[in-house]
Amino acid sequence: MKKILMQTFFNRPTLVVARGLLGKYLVRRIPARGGQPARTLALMLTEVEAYDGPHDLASHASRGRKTPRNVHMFGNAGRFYVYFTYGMHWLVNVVTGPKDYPAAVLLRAGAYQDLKTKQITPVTGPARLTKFMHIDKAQNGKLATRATGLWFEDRGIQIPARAVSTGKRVGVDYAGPVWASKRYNFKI
DNA sequence: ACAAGGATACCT
DNA sequence: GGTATCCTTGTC
Repeated sequence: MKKILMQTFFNRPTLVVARGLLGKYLVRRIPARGGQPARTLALMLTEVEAYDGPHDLASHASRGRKTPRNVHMFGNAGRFYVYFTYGMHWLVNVVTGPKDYPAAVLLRAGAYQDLKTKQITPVTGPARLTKFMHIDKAQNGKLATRATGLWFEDRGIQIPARAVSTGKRVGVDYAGPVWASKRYNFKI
């Protein structure tokens, strides 16, 4: 059972979407090039983080929509917000909630299963995730659909509540005590 | 423990 | 114009 997640999934409160993404699959279709055949990668998400609204001081949207980088956070749900940081890393978010309400879920970790060997490889860290899935600025602002080559699927896996832990978001001490202490990080 | 690396934000 | 910072990782 594979069901592509549509905009209705993402157009909900950011925390609900974040929790709901655990156990869902991020799927990447990599087109053939340079003699290499096309291939499809599927990564089950195991850690995500919510950035919720214009007042969230940990969010790129907290300083308003005056800069070109964060415009997609204000867009409609189900689009990717991909940005470059630390001089070398791409990080990917999926935009949530209604248009003009800046919110997104950062994808931080997943698990990959090799179809032949059945071997499961953890992919931990948001920049390792984008590197593994071949995500960069080309996907920024694109809708999460098959046409984009990057989308989400529900493959029928349910993550029970007892398997989910929440915690503070990573690396957001600068956001002040209120927002830095929000338990907006969800992991299996 | 810290360098790498480059865009961004926020000054002057 | 300058410069401190950044939702990190790899290697020390």
